[in-house]
Amino acid sequence: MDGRPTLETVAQRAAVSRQTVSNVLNSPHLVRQETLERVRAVIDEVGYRPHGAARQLRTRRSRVIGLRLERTVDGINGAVLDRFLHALTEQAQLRGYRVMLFTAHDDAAEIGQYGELLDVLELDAFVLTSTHSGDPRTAWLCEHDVPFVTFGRPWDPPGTDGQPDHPWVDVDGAAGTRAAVEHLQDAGHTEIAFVGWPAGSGVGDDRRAGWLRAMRAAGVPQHRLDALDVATEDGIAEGAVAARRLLEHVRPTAFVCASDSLALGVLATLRSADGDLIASGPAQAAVVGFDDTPVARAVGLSSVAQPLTEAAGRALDLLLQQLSGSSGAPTRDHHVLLAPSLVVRESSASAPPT
Amino acid sequence: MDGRPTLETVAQRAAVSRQTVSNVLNSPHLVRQETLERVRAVIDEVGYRPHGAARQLRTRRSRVIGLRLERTVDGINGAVLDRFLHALTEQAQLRGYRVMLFTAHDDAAEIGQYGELLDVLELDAFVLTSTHSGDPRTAWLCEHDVPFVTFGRPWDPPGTDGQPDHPWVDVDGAAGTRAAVEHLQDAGHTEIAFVGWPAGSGVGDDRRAGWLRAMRAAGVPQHRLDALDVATEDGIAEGAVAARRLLEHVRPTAFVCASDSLALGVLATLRSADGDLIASGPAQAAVVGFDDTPVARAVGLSSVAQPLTEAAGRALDLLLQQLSGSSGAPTRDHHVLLAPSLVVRESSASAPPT
DNA sequence: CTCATTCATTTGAGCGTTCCAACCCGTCGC
DNA sequence: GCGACGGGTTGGAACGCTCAAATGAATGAG
Repeated sequence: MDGRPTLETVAQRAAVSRQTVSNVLNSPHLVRQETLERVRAVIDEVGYRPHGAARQLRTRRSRVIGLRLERTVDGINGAVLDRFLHALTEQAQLRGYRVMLFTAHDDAAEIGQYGELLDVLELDAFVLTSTHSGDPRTAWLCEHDVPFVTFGRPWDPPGTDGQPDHPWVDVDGAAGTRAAVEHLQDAGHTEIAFVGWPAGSGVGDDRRAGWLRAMRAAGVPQHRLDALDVATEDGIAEGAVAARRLLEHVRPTAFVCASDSLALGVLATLRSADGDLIASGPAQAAVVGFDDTPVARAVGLSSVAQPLTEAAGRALDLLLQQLSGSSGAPTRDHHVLLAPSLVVRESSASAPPT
Repeated sequence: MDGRPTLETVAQRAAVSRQTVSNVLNSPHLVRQETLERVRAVIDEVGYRPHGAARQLRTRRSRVIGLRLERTVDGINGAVLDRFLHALTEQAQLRGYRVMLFTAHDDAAEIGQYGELLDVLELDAFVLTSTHSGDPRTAWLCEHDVPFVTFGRPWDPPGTDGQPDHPWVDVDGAAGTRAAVEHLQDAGHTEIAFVGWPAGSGVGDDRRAGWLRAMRAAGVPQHRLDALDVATEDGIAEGAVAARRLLEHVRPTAFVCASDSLALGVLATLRSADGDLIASGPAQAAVVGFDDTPVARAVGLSSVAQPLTEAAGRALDLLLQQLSGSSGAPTRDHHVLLAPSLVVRESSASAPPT
């Protein structure tokens, strides 16, 4: 009677069979009300909890999902994944699932890990981050009928190079930059520059597109757009350089950036011209960043915030949908595009000089 | 013959019993050389991998360790845990273990999770972060004989309030700040301020102690030390405020900070006085931060780097040592204090004005 | 009154592994 | 020539659970 209680322990004390106890937990509708209550009372009394490995051995389900933890490349934007991971863990827990981590140095190694994790631990599904063009991982997972969802749209045109359609969740970057531009326009700005990444990255192009659309909608001519649009690698120093160049030649009154790193560089340039880095009065020009990292908050930088908790929740919903086996669901529902929200702080408070 | 191969599959093809195949994998010394080779060949041929859940059901070992993922409070210092987590996952993987995440809103909830994870998934051990004074978690784990290790020393005096002795790994913060001070002294600085946290946090006090020791060793009188020592909450803005005050009244030529956040604030204040935030010429005074976060690298801030990969590796070694059951090991070996290293960048390049 | 039908519950088997006791066979000591 | 020994191998049982099929007890239709 000591040691962990098992189904048998509960069954005996409730004077029923193992299977009935099992039904109480998994298919309560099969059990008579009276029995249900009696068994449940015993379960609570002895503090019974089903043994995961035993259950898994029988059902071939682990109720665990896998996620590759990549090396933190950039600490500022890495914070996004960090927060997504937290949200994912929390949301999974709410749904009775757990998150298991693994690492890999490249896509091939990651695929190797899939194989091992599926064979040995029977993970139920995977969440993929940092999808990129020509990603071999999604193809492999589809081919092996492994449920998964990506956080980030597939950036290849559908059907390209055998890239399959698959469930994904993403944040609408274009909507974010568009909102940033409109916010600045409302404050009277018309000369709004975009400091983004070189063309070619899906995420970067998306964010640029939002700025472009909003600027065109306001009737800004193409030659002016060309001047206001800057592409540079990510980083604080890079943002600062871009800002100096723009201020010198193009003279924008506001900046929308593809990342908080870039925005931070821009902001530093503006504020050091005022001799005061830490938020105080309105600066020479307005700045909006992207991702609303904790640093943005610390220095009073307006930024576009991604709804990471919701993204994690929706990602899990997509997974559970696949796991429940209704494979006939329409493909449209497998794609979730969430709208980000603009967090306004001091950095975008300044109106354009009249 | 289709479907996953099992022990039976391999046994039949190698014309031995299940048990012999099992022995080949777990106790090769029991098996005759010839048989060993034959069985191994078959294992490779059919791509056999032992099934985790079945093994766990029998051995009561999951080869999984748990870690609570806390909400990222401060994005800058949160990056430390982020990198530690990556290292831990990688090191665990190398040793044949996996890392499972969970979340909890407070210590009590975390303890509740321990119970569930132990009962349901039979996690082998836990890694605890953010230990604090009067931590109820370590007591619970000890009481229930659960192997664990903390990343961070217990800050209570041993024996206080029933706090048990337990294995831990930590980085010697005092050695880090001492190294920073000595580096500055070598450059000719004598007026070196410390911008730290309010007394009471173990980590913060430790870092202050290193600065204090090195300053005393250089013969700085107590009244001067009192003036050079500032305590403030963590944050960029807070660091900036502290720097302004110090520069105005105490006029230090160098700053050692308890975190990169604080250092960033100090640096911003110094550089904005020069009108140039992004690393360029030597500034008005030298600054050294702590944790070597990616932001530090981005802005050229010297900082004390924690050996996180080594910390993760040592933590796992301590765990495996407990798991292998040699419980009679001396307590001394259960405590690992690692030395951090100073990363010198532009921010500490300036010599004091003569 | 009998037989099919439904509902509630039980029984036996099996998931893939390792533990345990038994077994076989060759060697050694007496 | 017989028992003791030990390296190498084997078969049965068990870990805790759920599946599939069987059982028993009521209910209703013919």
